[in-house]
Amino acid sequence: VSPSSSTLFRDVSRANEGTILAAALDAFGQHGFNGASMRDIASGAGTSLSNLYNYFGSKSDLLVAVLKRANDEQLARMRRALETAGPGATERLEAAVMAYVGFVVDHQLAALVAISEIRYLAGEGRQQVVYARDTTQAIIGAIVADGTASGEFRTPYPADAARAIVSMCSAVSTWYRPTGRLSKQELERLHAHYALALLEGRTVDRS
Amino acid sequence: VSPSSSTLFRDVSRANEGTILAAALDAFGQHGFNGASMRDIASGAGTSLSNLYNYFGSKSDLLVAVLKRANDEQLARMRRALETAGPGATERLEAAVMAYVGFVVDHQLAALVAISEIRYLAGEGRQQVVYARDTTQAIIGAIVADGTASGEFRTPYPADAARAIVSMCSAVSTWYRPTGRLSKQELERLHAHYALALLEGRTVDRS
Amino acid sequence: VSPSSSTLFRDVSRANEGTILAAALDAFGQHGFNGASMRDIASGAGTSLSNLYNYFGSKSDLLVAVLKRANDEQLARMRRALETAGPGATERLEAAVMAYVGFVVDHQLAALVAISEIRYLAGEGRQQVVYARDTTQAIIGAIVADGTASGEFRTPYPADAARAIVSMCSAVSTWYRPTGRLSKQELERLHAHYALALLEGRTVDRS
Amino acid sequence: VSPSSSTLFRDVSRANEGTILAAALDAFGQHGFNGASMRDIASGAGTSLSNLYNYFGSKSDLLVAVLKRANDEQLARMRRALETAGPGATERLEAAVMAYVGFVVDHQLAALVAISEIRYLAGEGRQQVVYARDTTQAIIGAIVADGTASGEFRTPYPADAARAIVSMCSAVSTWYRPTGRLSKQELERLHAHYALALLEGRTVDRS
DNA sequence: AATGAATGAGGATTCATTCAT
DNA sequence: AATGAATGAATCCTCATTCAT
Repeated sequence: VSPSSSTLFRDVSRANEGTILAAALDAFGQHGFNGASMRDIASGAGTSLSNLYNYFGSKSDLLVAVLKRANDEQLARMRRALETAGPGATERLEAAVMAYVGFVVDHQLAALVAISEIRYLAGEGRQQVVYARDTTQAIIGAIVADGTASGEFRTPYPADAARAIVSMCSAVSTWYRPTGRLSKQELERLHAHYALALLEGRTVDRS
Repeated sequence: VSPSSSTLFRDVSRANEGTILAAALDAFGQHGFNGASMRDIASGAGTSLSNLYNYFGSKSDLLVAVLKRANDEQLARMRRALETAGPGATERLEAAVMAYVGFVVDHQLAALVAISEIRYLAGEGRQQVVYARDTTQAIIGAIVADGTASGEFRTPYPADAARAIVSMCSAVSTWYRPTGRLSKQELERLHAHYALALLEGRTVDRS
Repeated sequence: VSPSSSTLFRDVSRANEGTILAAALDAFGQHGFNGASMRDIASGAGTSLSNLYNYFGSKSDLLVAVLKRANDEQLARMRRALETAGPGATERLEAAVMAYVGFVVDHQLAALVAISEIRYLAGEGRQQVVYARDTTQAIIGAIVADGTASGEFRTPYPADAARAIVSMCSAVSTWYRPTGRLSKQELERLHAHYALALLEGRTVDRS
Repeated sequence: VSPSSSTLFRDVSRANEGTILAAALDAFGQHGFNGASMRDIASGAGTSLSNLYNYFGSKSDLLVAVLKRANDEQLARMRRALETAGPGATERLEAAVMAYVGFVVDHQLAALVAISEIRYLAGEGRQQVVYARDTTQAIIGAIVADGTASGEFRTPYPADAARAIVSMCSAVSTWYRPTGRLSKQELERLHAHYALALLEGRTVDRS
């Protein structure tokens, strides 16, 4: 498996669900859903083409599984971060944004696939993935609403801010390079700051 | 041609470059670059499959042409908007962002394809398209730098702000619906406001 | 499989490497490499077009395999014939030429393809095939050199004689018809005689 | 036009029959009849694809024309050579073979196409070309018969000798390189010698 | 679980040829 | 003569998927 593959799925070295999903993520991330072939995935997973179908019923099922795991992990990270965060909307927003960006940096390919390839899903699988994605955004939306009500955020447009913030943070997956100028921590802080500023909250320069 | 097609390319009714590009945009927008077939495009353009190759040497060439026209138009809009804008960084930023969002709304499919499918390009064609995209971002970057120097923008992180703003505005193409709550004008103002707030400029509530 | 197909490759009746190679030989022999289509070959082999690619990666690979098998068989026949031939250059030449012509008659299509279609090969596959062909000619060249040294062959131009002899014998594949005037044995003797005469050896009329 | 093209057809530089035939010869020689495309030929002739059809009705017609001109020229050379040759079978044979080989060297590509691509012809065009080819061989056959009758050639197999000789000489087109060891003159003499030896005539070492 | 063989549909691209101009 | 646009058929090859083992 190439070094760009995520560790979201890997368990051991034999062909199993985790190995296959890791290979699928790699393939979808590098060639897109339609550009990736089941043969690519099979060879990436070190198994035969036909054996893939013992684990996942179709290529779409594979995408669903990849996206669900990614969204679940992202959601879990945000929830974990919010559990230890204080009660104020400002600190909760910062915690949520930092968790979000942290996931994007740690699992860049998964985050990229999550925003790029969701459009190729349909039916029940799509609903599940869309629901997870919307839940993430809704959490930020709730924080925005709280902070607006409490006066911490003074933006006159709170209704659309969560989407703007999520867009900004998701896009990190499209350009981030591990060798880039900014570290993971810096990226987290940077976007927490931008988010707070966008909401017209009281930003503090921590640099 | 389907109703979702843009008017970026259409000239007359016969099969010509414009008609083909409009059909290609439609197909790429609906199924992605790899998911769209040359047959789709040909039938969308009302011509034969083989005749496509009298106009464009390959599917990739078609994508390049689509993206170049889209980026050129977007760039042209931004430049036109800046010509009539005043000298202050705040008003220039607002003008640029509004032009950017206006393009996204007017040519949603083109904007969506521009951010989604550029990854499938390689070689010289890619360079041209990337250059146009980066130019757009650089214009906003320059305004940010000006406004930071003049004290109009007080963000401590001006270096990365342009990318965040562009990400936020581009993402409109992924969710905008003409029948949605916000009109084009409102979307333009909304994002201009967000951008200014993100930069920690002096926002004015115009609502 | 058509009656003109060789028995060089056939093993059993299911679609396997041998059946496919036999069909490929037929197709290449009848329409040439570029004129033969993979569909032709598939239908000749009684399998599906796509299944061909489970056995051979490309049309060129098929040609390589066909030519390699043909050249290998021809080489093997010549070597076998020389093993039982006496030590004199005259008898060795006759044995080699008769084996060569015998192969051409027994596997006319393979011999025809070997001389006609080798030009459509490139890369490593080509080298392998060219090597086998040149080896065959080199064997005759060695006999010519021996016989010239021993005085059995008095031609003043021994250096180019092997090529002339091989050309003459290969060409049998372009005109031979099983129903023709001359039997296989007669053709073998005929060309052995011509070859010996061309070398200015001591010919004996065996007729 | 590439340097390997023959001068059999070229008249002037504009698109005309000669230019087109020269381009066709090049294309057929390099890629074979089925491997060459009308586009190749058009671009080689410096004219448009469709304009080809103002001169020749089809690709096959082009091949017929190429082959006819080549065979006609070869026949003409042989006849010219025989006009100035003495009455003896030996000298006539030498003159004919030398003319034949001379043509092959001077128009290698045409000679190669003549032996390789004739199989792709059918119908009336084929008959014409085959007739010209057989006439060439028949001339040599007649000389062989004469020489056998007169006792100049003592081969016990005169009936098949002409074909063997023509095969040997034609094959020169498959390996000759202008930069090779042997000059045109040497090749002519060499093959005349081989032919005479094959016929068991009285060879003279002229070297 | 695991695999190699098999397949029908479809992929992009090129073909020889025609036609209106 | 000459051309650009147009086309239907065909090209090689890959696709996701199934099945017997």
